[in-house]
Amino acid sequence: MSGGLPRYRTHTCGELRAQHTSTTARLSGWVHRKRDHGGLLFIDLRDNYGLTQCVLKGSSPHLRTAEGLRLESVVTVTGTVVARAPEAVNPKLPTGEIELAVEGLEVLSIAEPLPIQVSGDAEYPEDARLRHRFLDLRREKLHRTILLRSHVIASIRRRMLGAGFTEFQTPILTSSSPEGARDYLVPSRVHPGKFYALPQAPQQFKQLLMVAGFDRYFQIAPCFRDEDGRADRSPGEFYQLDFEMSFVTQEEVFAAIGPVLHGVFEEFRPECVVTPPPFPRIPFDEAMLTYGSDKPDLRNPLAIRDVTAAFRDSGFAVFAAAIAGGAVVRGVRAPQGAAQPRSFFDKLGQWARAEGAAGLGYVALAEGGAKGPIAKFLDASHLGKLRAQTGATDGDAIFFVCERRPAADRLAGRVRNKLGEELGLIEKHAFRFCWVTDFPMYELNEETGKIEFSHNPFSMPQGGLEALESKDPLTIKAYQYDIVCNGVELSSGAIRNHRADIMYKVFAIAGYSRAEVEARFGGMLNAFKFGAPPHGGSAPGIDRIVMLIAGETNIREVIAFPMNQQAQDLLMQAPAPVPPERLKELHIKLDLPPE
RNA sequence: GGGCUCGUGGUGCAGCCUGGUUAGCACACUGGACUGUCAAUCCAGAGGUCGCGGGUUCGAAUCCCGUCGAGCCCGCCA
Repeated sequence: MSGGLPRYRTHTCGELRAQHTSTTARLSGWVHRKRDHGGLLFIDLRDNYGLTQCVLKGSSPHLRTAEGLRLESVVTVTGTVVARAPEAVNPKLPTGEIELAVEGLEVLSIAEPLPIQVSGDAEYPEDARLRHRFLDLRREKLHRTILLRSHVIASIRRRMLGAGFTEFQTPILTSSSPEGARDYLVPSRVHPGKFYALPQAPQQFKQLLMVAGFDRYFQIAPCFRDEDGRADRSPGEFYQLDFEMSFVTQEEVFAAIGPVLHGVFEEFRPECVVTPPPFPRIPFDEAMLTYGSDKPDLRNPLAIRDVTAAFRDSGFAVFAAAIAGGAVVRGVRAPQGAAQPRSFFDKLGQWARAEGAAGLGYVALAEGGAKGPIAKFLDASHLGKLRAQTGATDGDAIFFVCERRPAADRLAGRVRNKLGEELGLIEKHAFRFCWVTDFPMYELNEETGKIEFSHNPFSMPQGGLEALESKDPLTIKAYQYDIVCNGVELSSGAIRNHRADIMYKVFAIAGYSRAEVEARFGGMLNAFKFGAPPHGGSAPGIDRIVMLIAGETNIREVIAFPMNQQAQDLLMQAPAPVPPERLKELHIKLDLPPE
């Protein structure tokens, strides 16, 4: 190696340009690809920053060593930057105008044959990718996504600080919290039989920070929930942009976070339309009725309509009987659907039955009349009602779902999604945000018949103490809201209940005695007795934000080291057994299920 | 806990429906050829308990049963 140069590199692999021609450069990186012509060898050397073509000629004393290098070995090369002949320029590479004529070669680390290839865009099974995550992370797509995640988080942090929020850290070892999920527990060595819990969210801490007078809190907060994974839900742990504000109404929370989200999405996806703030508000009840979901995808132009009235006294006995039994009928207009072949309707009917529906009714409208299996049961006046209620005209089809609520809403929502996809109606290159507001404070557990919190028990009920004392609990709304983007629930938040007296009552309705409330939430309840500001906030999911921005549908694609659906870390082999003496120290005896 | 789908050399796939040659192809790997490639190319080679167990059959990657693992979904997740 020539002297006087830095030990490993003078430039990165993405840095050299035509202007560096004739200078001596030293690069270090991974052997991405080799092209061996016998007396001429090309090596594409890769690092975090890019790819540089290195060339060794027949005269080189290093040719033999270089030829034998397996892919992904790590080397340092030193040589002269050479301009490529015009016909040899590679326009696909930023460094494509030059190459490094290798004079010195040092092998830093030899790679064994690879279990998954780093170069190329082959797809690999997820367990292999997770087991060799360090290799997967070298691959272009995942490497880029993880860098994007870092940039998104940096942007969010900058925007939050700019909006006057203060960043805090809150405990990881804490006590069991009142969220709905199971806690991860950590045994205490010094307190036999007692456990810490990992926070499902820093909910109580951020509220305590408001009580402590810090006014505007945020944190890129790790959250731990012992629940099963989904494509959009990482088992175990995830991150939230957790924030909270004092002396605010719901509108002021919206006004604070809307521009942050809008700004981040526009910054990283400038080619896309992003809903400008203020985002539309959709009350929960309307969302369920019109979109069949509490997380409506507003890229889909279709709307669900209640058409129960058009069928109540119609000749279609199947629906009429169901309606008499308490069912409702929901209609979804399929624009230009009448032109679809019979197989389209049959396929959707099959799909609906697979979704658990009894079936999927439809009519195809043409020339003022209607076709389809149930059209003959509908006279002109019923058809007129249907047209008026759904906005359908000749050439359209209308699909019908007939079920009891809330199943009818959910199924109609899936029909809306399905039709949007099948008919190609989903808006492309768009991030459509909305607030879903006015969630019910309570809901009825169908199995136990008991009243339970439908969301966060710390939310302020609309109407306050008076509503709690006078109204049917199931009709009470909370100042509780979700941010939804493209049908993905990004966060849920609320104006909190900052009054101890209302809190006792809120919990009493859900069946918690005064003593229980004090035992479980004594810390926060106590804080509210010494002067608590009205406050509220929300907590958009960082992983889901990055997932949307990256255009991924699987949340593990935006996490550097995710666990699999069974909540196992295949790389670090967690969870793992521990030696008996560690268990003894923690006062734990195992009681394992039989094999 | 349940449903659906998948499981074939290191990796991605084909073969399975309709049982019967030496289980085929590509990438990677090993050896060889090759002086301008950029997914280099060409030749040769090595590498497989067809997830595991049982059954049917003269014969099973293929059919049947069970089991294990993975993914997606339901439950669950304010």
